[in-house]
Amino acid sequence: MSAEKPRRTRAEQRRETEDRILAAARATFAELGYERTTIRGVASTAGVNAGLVMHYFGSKEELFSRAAMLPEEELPVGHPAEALLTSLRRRLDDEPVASLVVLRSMLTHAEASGEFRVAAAAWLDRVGAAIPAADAELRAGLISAIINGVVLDRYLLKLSSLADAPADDILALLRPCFESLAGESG
Amino acid sequence: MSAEKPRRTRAEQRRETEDRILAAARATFAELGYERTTIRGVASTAGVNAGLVMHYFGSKEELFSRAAMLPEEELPVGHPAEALLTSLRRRLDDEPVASLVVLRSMLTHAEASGEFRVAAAAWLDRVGAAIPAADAELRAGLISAIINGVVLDRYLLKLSSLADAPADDILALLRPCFESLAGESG
DNA sequence: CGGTTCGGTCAACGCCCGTACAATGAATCG
DNA sequence: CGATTCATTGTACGGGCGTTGACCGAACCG
Repeated sequence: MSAEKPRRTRAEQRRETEDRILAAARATFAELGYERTTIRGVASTAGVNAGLVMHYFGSKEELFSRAAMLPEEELPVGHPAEALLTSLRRRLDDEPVASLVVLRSMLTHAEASGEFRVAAAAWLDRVGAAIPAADAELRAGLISAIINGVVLDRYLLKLSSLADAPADDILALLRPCFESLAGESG
Repeated sequence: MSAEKPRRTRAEQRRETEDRILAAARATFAELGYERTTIRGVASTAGVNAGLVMHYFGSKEELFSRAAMLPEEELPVGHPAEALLTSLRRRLDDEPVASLVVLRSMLTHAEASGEFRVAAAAWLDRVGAAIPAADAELRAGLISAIINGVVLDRYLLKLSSLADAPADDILALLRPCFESLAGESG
């Protein structure tokens, strides 16, 4: 008869609610971009009041920052071309949403994404360092452009030829490109 | 001392003002995307009152439609790979703004851009028809993705390695990719 | 010349947004 | 137990937006 422990302690509840808000925010930012995403909308998807979102995250900017935080992407080791193909496969299969939050929102809200520009630059440096060529930097940039372009056409523009294709086919056709750009032959 | 002909007839004046508004709209849509572009902003850039923009174009949607209208892009003839490289060079040099209006706004306002999805599909069909391979459609889609990715990284994300590079270098590095994808060797 | 068209301005509307803040009630703690 | 924290709600405000319609004056036309 003594009072049972409440199924959820306050801390647990808090964490769960915050996670629900973040998940809703990620999905909405990815689908609508920064501008069209509203705090009320995110709150409603998460099943809470809009004021709560503000209370927890302070501002829309901050909510976006938290929602867009990505785990540090580690580059697979090995021949650069193979490593990059693996990296692309991950982005095609594993979690398109994570990529989309950043990509779409960098486009709709460039100022909010200064941090991600930095992350992208770091990624480029690492790739460039693995490419044995004088113009390694440009080659890395082009590989990044291809990856971004594929994600863009497949998930954002949803152009049919790419949206419907199996990831394997895409990777197979792209392999010669990556090898050429990664300077595998030299 | 008879009344001189006014320097500009009403029709001329109208056309010039409309053009000025369209130019301002194109620049603003390309730079800010659909959502962040405001009619007041476009009007102010064009040096007119916001009401006039509404009066001439009816709505923001319609203004966007008119601003984003592109000349039908004709594909250069010849080996598909060379033709596509030429097409990319045009987009890199000639008029980045025109590409950007469509690209950026398709991303920020997908619904407004159904028409351009159609145009993109037609372009893909034409490219696909020129590629002698069973998976021509996918190959065309990948080429389109590469072109979009390069424009994206260079002009929208402004990633340094691509933004600073001469167009010639980009094309030189991309040539093997296009040849491989366009099935030149088969 | 007088009436009409029409390029252009201005002020206002209703809406939705990000945000602020007071209120509430249940979990927590001494 | 009473006091206090804190997750959560509801309400409200100020601002910017797309859009509207009344209005003005100069170009047009018979």
